Formats: sequence, structure tokens, C-alpha cells
Amino acid sequence: MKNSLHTTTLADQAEEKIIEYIKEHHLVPGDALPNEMQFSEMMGISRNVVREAMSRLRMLGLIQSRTKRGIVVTEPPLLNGFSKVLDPQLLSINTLKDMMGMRLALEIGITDFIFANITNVDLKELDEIVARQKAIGINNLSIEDELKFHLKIYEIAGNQFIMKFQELMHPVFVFSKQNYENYFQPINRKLQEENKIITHVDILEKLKNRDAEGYRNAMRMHLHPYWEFLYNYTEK
Amino acid sequence: MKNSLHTTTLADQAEEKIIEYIKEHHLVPGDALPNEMQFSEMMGISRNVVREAMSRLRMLGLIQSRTKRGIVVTEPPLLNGFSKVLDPQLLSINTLKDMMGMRLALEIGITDFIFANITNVDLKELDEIVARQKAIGINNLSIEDELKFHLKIYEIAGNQFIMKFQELMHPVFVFSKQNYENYFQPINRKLQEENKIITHVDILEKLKNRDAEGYRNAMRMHLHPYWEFLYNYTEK
DNA sequence: AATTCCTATTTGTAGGACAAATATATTTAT
DNA sequence: ATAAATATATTTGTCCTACAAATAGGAATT
Repeated sequence: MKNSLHTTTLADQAEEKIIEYIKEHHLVPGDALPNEMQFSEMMGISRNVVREAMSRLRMLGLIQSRTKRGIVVTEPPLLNGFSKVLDPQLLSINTLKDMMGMRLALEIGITDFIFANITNVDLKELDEIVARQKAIGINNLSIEDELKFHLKIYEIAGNQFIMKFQELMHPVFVFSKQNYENYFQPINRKLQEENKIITHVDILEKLKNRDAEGYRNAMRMHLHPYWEFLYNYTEK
Repeated sequence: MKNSLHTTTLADQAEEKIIEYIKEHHLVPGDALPNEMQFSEMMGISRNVVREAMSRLRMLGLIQSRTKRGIVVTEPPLLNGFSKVLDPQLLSINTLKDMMGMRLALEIGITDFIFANITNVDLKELDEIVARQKAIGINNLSIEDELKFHLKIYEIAGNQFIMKFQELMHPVFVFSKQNYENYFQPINRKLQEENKIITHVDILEKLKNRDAEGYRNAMRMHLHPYWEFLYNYTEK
């Protein structure tokens, strides 16, 4: 039994083989795969091992299996694995920073989509969201208020994947915000002293004026504390 | 045995339980997990099923197991699952569009990072990349030339996650470009007639001038065909 | 105190068994 | 002849036992 970090188990090989099989046979969602025993015999390994591999692919959403029918390929949700792995507790500070960078890039990057898609109904909804939100401290809303506004923004962008992605990353941001509160507080205080705080109200104004460039700048400023964190925070 | 699409198998439950265990016990990378038999007894299920669950988590990179030592939590690479699932053959047209949107958003969204990080050495490298590339048809380079330029851009942005993400998405773009060539060609021809084609040379110019706004516009225009595809392509 | 050896534990793999589901074939009823 | 009910065979999901290989930790030796 090989077991070191650099050797692959039979399950790893089986997994690879099955994926390979799908690609080589140009299988598409709906197509059937050989059943467990057939793979077991094809590879000369026990059914248990094949099942481990299948179990992985099932988890990823690449396949579905049903008694008697066997195993069929399905269109996988792209983020099944990602969603299980995003525990902030397990992530290094560098990974957290990367996640933040991703969020900043996306939030600025979807600007063009937003302005291409936004309707008056959307603006009205945003109006209501902003009207209902309540301030908690400096440049800080409740997690829920913050989420509601930004989720609506993402919704307007109209990209399911980005939407899902953000949803999954959200707990990471909540964690960071709380875990590094001491770092964010003075930044926000300074912003306030310099009168540079940009709130959802300001951002919404840019949307109403259909001012994409202004929106980007406003959003950049709104997220400035994260930018600061990303570039300047170091541990201890 | 429950087996319909809406029921969970024991392996699903075991997987959930183990993840739950990690969270509830606040385990961090390096910490040990109960071994297979213990989970088996804890849950009143067979070791086989526990192994299926562990196999999944091992694939995601959440855990590592070694003989005798047992199972330890590890910091997971975030995109292990994503990488196995990104087979363009399996993705619907809408998912492909979402991926393209993601790419557009990211490529525009990292602008601020790029201008915060870029050095003269980077510019020199980009110069060389651009100098070596060769045109193939209208607004078209070889896959490799195209990749080299954009990868370097991502590298400058300095975000490992985004970098990895783009690397994984690249084959999807290659696929789309080839698969929908007929759609892209007339768009590029029209752009050429209107003299609106923006090449890597133009983009590089903006970088050299430290013109972020100009860069964003240039990149937007450079990627315009994808934008077109995203908003206007329909099947048949 | 350092080294070697031994032992017990744990994962990785194999193979057999059976229940539950269900596609397909067969029989029965209308 | 068609529809409904039944039987059959197949396949996944689960459980069990067994053993090899690795190895952590203790025991024995130098």
C-alpha cells in the first residue's frame, strides 16, 4: 500500500479514469456511464474503490446514479466543491486576502453589466433597501443590510455564477470583518474625519444618474477599508 | 434503500457530519480527526460509507490521511473541485455565458490592482510578449499568444486565487472561441471596418501611460466580441 | 542517551453478501 | 389488441470480514 503524500491511491486513479472516460467518449449530460462492476473489471480493482471515485464525482455533481438504471452524466453545478471548502477557519490570511481581492475585482468589474441591465424597478428596490437600513457605528451597517444592498447589485448584473460565487464568499467577509475589526475601525475613523466615507446612498445616486465612472469610483471608495486591509495588513 | 434524487445517501450524511465536526470542534489545519472506525461507530454506519465521505473530503483537499497517524485537517486549495468540473463539453450555453461574464468582470475589475502593482520590469516583459506575438486573421492571435499576454496581466494583479481561477477557465474560452467562431468572425470584421479593433499594443500603451481609465476602456473594447456574444448570441 | 527492534493501530484494498429500487419482460385482464 | 398487473433481472447502496502496508510509540538493547 502506497500512502505517502506524493502517491496516488487507486481511488484517485479511478476518479481520473472515469473523468477521462467521459471526455474521450464525448459524453454529455444524459449519457450513461459503464456501471460500477464494469469499471471495476476494466481497471482490475475492487468495486469499493470504484465506488469511492464515483462518490466523489457524485458529490461534485458530475454524475447521478440510480438503482438499475446505472450512472448518468449530468451538467455539474460549478461550485459544489468550492462551497464545501470555504470555511474561513481553515483559510490562511493570504487566502483571505485573495478572497477579498476577488470580491473587490468583481464588484468593480460588474459595473458595465449593471449599467447595461439596470431598470427603474431596480432603482426603486434599491431605494427601499437603502431607506430601511440602519447605521451601526462608523461606516458600518448590520451584516444583513450590507448584504441586501450588494446582493441586489449582483442580481442586476445578471450573472448566475457571479451571484452564487458571491453568496458563497459572503461568510468569509463576515468573518474577516469581525475577526479583524480592530484593524478596520481606525481606518473608518480616519475616513470619517476626512469626510471620505461613501455610503450606499452615494452609490445609489451614481446609479440613478447613470454615471458608470462615478459609480466605479464610489464603489472603490466604499470598499476602501478592504483594499487597505489587502495591501497593508500584516499579522502581529 | 432510499435512492431518489431528493434523498441523501449515508455517504452524503457522513460527509456533512464530518464537515460539521470540523466546524464545531474548531479544528484548524494540522488538527486530527477521529479515525474511520470511530466515525463509523459514532454514526452507526459501516466503515465503507465513512470512507466514501472521507474520500470526497480528501479529494477536495480538506483532509489528508496517513496510515496509523489517522486523518488530519489541511488548508484546502479552494479550486480542487472546480477544476474537475469545468469540462466545456458538459456546460450549457448559459453557463458558458456566465463564465465569459466572469472573465470580463475580472479582467476589468483587476485594473486597480494592476496599476497599484505594475513595475517597469513588468512593462518590459509585456513589451517582449507583444513583440513576439503573430496575428492570425482579424483581431485574432494564436491561443498561446493571447494567453501569454493576459496571464502576465493577471500575474501583475498579484492575486493567486484569481490567477488560478483564470488558468482553469482558459480552456473554456478556447472552446468557446472555436465552437462559436462563426459568431465571432462577422463581429470582428465589422469592428475592423469601423477601425475599432483594440489590440494588446493599445492596451500596453495605456499601461505605460499609467492611464487606468484608458486601460479599462481599451480592455473593454478588446474583449468586446465576448460582450456581444454574452448579450446577443442565441442558439439557432 | 541513542539506537534498534517490536507491537499495535490505522488506512488502503479486496471480495462477498443482501436489501431496495426499478427497467424490462411476461403474464393477465379488459 | 391494448392496458394493467406481475415477475425477473440488474444495479446501486450498505454492511461485513479479512489482510497488507505503513508507521507511531513503546520496549529492548547497546
